[in-house]
Amino acid sequence: MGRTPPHPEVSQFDLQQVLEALVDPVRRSIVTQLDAADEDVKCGGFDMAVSKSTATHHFKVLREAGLIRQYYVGTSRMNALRRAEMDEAFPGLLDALTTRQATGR
Amino acid sequence: MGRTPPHPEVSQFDLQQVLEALVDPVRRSIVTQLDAADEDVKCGGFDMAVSKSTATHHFKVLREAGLIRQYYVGTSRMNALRRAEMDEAFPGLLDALTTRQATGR
DNA sequence: GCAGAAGTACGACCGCTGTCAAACTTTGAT
DNA sequence: ATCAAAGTTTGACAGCGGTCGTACTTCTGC
Repeated sequence: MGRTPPHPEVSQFDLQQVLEALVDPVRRSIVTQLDAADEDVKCGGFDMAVSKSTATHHFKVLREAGLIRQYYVGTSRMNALRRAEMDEAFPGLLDALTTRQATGR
Repeated sequence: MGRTPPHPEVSQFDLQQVLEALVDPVRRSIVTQLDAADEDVKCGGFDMAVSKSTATHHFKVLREAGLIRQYYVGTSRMNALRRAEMDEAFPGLLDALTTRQATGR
C-alpha cells in the first residue's frame, strides 16, 4: 500500500455524490466525529458498529465524495475532514449537519 | 379523496428522514422548484421526467419528511414548501441546497 | 525473519427504493 | 349523467448499496 489514494479536487465536488455520502448514518457519524475532533483520526479510532471491511467501504465513499482526506502513518490510515474545501463548494452544508439539532446532542 | 393527508409536526422532523428525502435528484428538484416559485404548485406543475405514479411516490416521501405541505384544490393537489418549519428544525440545511452552487444554476 | 496489527480487495447476499403500468377514485365541466 | 382531468393505489420488477467473511497486503516491533 503506502500509496495515497486518489482525492477529488474542489472543482470536481458533486452535490449528488456528497449527499449520497452523507445520507448514510454511519458515514454521517464519521463526519461529525471528525468535526468534533481536534486532530485527524485513524480509521480504527471511530466509534462505529460495523465490520472492518464495511468501514473501509464507508471511508472510500467519503473520500471519493471529497468529504475526507486520507493519508498513511505507519499501518494506520489517518482521516481529516476537508471542511474548508467543502464549505467553499457547498456553503453551509456541513454547518447544517454538525449543529446540536442535527447531531442530536 | 378530499381528505388532507397526514403531516408531521416540526417536533417530529427527523434528520435522517429529511436527508433520505433530499438525496433523490427528482425530489430535490421539486424542492428547489418550490423554493424558486412565488406560489404553491400543483403536482402536475413541476418539471420532472417520471410517470404520475412515481411522482405521487416522491411527493409522499417529501410530505412525510415534513418538507412540503399538501392540500387539495379541486382535483389538483397543491404543494407548499415548509421553509420556516424546516429552518427551525434544521437551520441552514435548505439554504445550503438552494444556492446557486448547489442547484448548479 | 516472524508475528501481529491495520486496512484493503473481492464475492456474495439481501433488503430497500425508484420505476412503471394498470386499475381505480374523485372532482369539475359539459 | 357523462366524460375528462388529476392523482392514488397496488403489484411487480430491477438495480443499487450496505453488510459481512475470507483472503490478502503492508508495515512495525521483537
